[in-house]
Amino acid sequence: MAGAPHPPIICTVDVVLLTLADGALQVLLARRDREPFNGVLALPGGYIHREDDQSARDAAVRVLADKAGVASPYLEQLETFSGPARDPRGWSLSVAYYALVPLTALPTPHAGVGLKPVDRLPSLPFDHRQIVDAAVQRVRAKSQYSSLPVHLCDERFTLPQLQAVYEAVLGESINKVSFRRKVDSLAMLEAIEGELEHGRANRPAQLYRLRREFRHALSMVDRGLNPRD
Amino acid sequence: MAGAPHPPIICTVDVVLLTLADGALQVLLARRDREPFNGVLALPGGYIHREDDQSARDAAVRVLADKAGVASPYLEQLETFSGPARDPRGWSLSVAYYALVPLTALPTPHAGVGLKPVDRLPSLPFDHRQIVDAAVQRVRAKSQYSSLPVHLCDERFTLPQLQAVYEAVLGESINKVSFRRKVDSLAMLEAIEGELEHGRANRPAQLYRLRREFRHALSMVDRGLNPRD
DNA sequence: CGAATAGTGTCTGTTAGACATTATCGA
DNA sequence: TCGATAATGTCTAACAGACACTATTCG
Repeated sequence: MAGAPHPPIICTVDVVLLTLADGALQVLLARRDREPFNGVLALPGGYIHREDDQSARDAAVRVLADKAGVASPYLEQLETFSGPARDPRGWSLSVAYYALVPLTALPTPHAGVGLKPVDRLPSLPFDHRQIVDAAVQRVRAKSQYSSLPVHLCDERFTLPQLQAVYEAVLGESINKVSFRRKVDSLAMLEAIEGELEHGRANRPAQLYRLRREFRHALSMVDRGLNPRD
Repeated sequence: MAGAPHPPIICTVDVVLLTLADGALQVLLARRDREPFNGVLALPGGYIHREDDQSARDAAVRVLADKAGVASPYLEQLETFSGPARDPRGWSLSVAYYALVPLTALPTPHAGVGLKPVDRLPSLPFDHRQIVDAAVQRVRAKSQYSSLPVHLCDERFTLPQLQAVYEAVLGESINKVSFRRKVDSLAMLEAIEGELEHGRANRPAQLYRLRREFRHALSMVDRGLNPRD
């Protein structure tokens, strides 16, 4: 039943690394150093290495370290894109991931790597535009009901800073009292006792950090049709 | 830079077909007709065919038609599972999908195909147990705030029937008035004028159907941190 | 008519957003 | 003391859940 031999399916990963810079969501793009699309700005990505990688996720972690110099960010599988036409080399399949990091966790911008606002993307090769759009849509959706955006903050942050991050991601202003009530109900933060953010001409703000159990999990609000509690 | 030749990564799809039978979520399992695990109950799945399939989704549709005799159900990508150990043949990657169908859309049970309650699964080969669990978790989560469970109903259904479906999926009873308010706000249904469900010793119920624009999209409730409207 | 379930009106406690007030800093 | 922003108290409108009531069928 085996027909004529075919070249194998090309198996890759692509990573949408998102950060907040200049008050806007930005995606990390790297200049490609090989064909196809040599020299073109694209998502960091690469082949899955059978010999090195224990999973597609491992490949994504490796790609992020190699091409962006980023270690252990918040990383989640997004979606798998596939088909005969998305890569000029042939039938291909790419497991896409998205990563969230604070701007301070990125190495100083080096040659061939840069950030671009997700709302004003340059032309991208493959179906990378579609992948970025899917990632942004996912992040905005999950930010509406979860603690996801904390991963765009530094390790220590104030509630006004966190609110500004949510507002930048969601693209709309949030009521301060409601926001604080919601954050409180998510039970994801702990105040750092005695630590305040001084330095400006006003009352200093309490510093918080993410509680341990939420460093790689999300806290979600109850919502929708289900009875609460 | 190309090292020693490796056998290619095994690219497959697996489908978690869920339906509601005997008031419980059940998954369709098919007896495998080839190695590995020949003769064992497993998720319907198979290789992605470079020559036939325009995408992994196409492969999932094909597998569902071939192994379960189901055409055009609600089908959504779940997650991609990968690694060197999940398949005894070697490093493999499976794009998992989940499908929701009403029991009436399944062909009469034939040899080697059957339904099993998701809460009392038999031992499954590969990492199929993990895949089923991920699908069930996803379906339960999305059912809390979207119209997803309507795809477990027949084309025409009453509101009490729909509520029973939600309750079976979520595993808890729902307030009738709240449920109807929520369904109304989702704006996903249209009453079938003059069509009532007769036959029992009580007031007949209005029949509804899913509005066209939601046949392959979901309606979601507002929720969480974002300001409404 | 009585049992049974569909569908709706209404009351009440909870919650979200608006606004005001107090707190605490630097200059 | 003043300007600025953090943090919190309070009022009100919207909403969710509970309950009761009406509607409509079969037997």
